[in-house]
Amino acid sequence: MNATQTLLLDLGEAAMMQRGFDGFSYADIARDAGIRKASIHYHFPTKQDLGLAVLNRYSHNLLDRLAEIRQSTRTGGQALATLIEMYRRGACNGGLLCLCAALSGDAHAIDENMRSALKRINDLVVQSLEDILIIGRKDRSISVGGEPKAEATSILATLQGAQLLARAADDVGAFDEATAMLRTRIFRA
Amino acid sequence: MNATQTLLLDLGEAAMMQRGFDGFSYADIARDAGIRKASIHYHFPTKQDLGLAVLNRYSHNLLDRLAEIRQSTRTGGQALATLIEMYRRGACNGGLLCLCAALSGDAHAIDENMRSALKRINDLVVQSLEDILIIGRKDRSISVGGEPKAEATSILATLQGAQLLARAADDVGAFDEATAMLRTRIFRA
DNA sequence: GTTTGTCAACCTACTAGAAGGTAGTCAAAT
DNA sequence: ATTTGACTACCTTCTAGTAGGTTGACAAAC
Repeated sequence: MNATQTLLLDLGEAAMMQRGFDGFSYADIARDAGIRKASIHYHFPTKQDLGLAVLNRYSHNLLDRLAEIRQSTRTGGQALATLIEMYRRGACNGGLLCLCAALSGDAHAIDENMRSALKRINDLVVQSLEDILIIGRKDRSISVGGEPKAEATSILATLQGAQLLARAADDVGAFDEATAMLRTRIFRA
Repeated sequence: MNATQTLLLDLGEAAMMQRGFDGFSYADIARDAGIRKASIHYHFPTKQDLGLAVLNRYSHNLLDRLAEIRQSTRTGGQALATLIEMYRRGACNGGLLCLCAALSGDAHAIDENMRSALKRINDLVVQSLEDILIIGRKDRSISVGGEPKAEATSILATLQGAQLLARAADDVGAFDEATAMLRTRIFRA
């Protein structure tokens, strides 16, 4: 994974989060990368190859990120607040969607490999959120009324939906409003 | 608004909910409508014209629908349950997204008119949800802990996010799980 | 009552440009 | 000498959109 490929993954990831999978072209990122369109095909023969590579790297980074959050926070509440802030940053930077939300909207345009990677990442985040909720319930830093799994799924849906609303309104305030209730459930964060 | 135009709006709306705004072409709906591509340009000169017409009709229908829900239900809880069921039906029918969720993902591809229509519709649903919550709080059929406006925004985000998750998982169960917490807040529904 | 004009709604045929992708070349690094 | 990473030049298919012709219904003019 050399510098050019890393650059292409960076540009591809940003493009997918901004405009979705069929909202960008090899010509777009070729221009941004300062190389020719055909050269991208050398590194990533098809667009689906690039998309899958972006998803796999994203999955790895996310896993690291989630582990780091749980290491660097003392309570479940702090971990959840950090996670919310992570999703919020996307909505700030010009209405970026998290990759999963962006690709769910473009589900028709991606192949089986990308789709299963997408499922895997969503499951991964739900699992991590579930762990956070269980910790938060134990240390009394989060109000968890129901089944942790269902709560975790609900929270992920709310976060992705909040990004959607913020983009539609072109205003991060919409994200904040949609996640306000979530934040009131965190004690001692 | 004659039969052909209505048909085109139907097909356009379905296509936008399935594949987003730049996920369908005039050729697609021409094939489905059984007329030529050029004939669509006769009725809707540009794709943005069609998109805007779809949004406007959607907005009207939604308004009627929301009014009908509030008329035909006795409690706020019943109204909310009906609304959740309305969003659920999309997730059932092959992972359809509500038009707002679909177009938020394609926000880059739509013009200013469509974008402001999109905002208006989201606001409309939030407003309606807020009314429902206030009624539900009064008649004790919904647990409303916080500000109704924030709660309403949060619920809309959850519903749109739940549709995203259901599509990614290719399974309505994901919608149900993401909205399970929501349903537990409804009493006597 | 036939002709004439108008118009809606469709058609065929086309354009320019963008899409994803391929073939084959070339220079520099290993 | 081979591999790497880029290039030019091209292909096919699809895109939104346009130009202009055909059909049939209806209404006014003769």
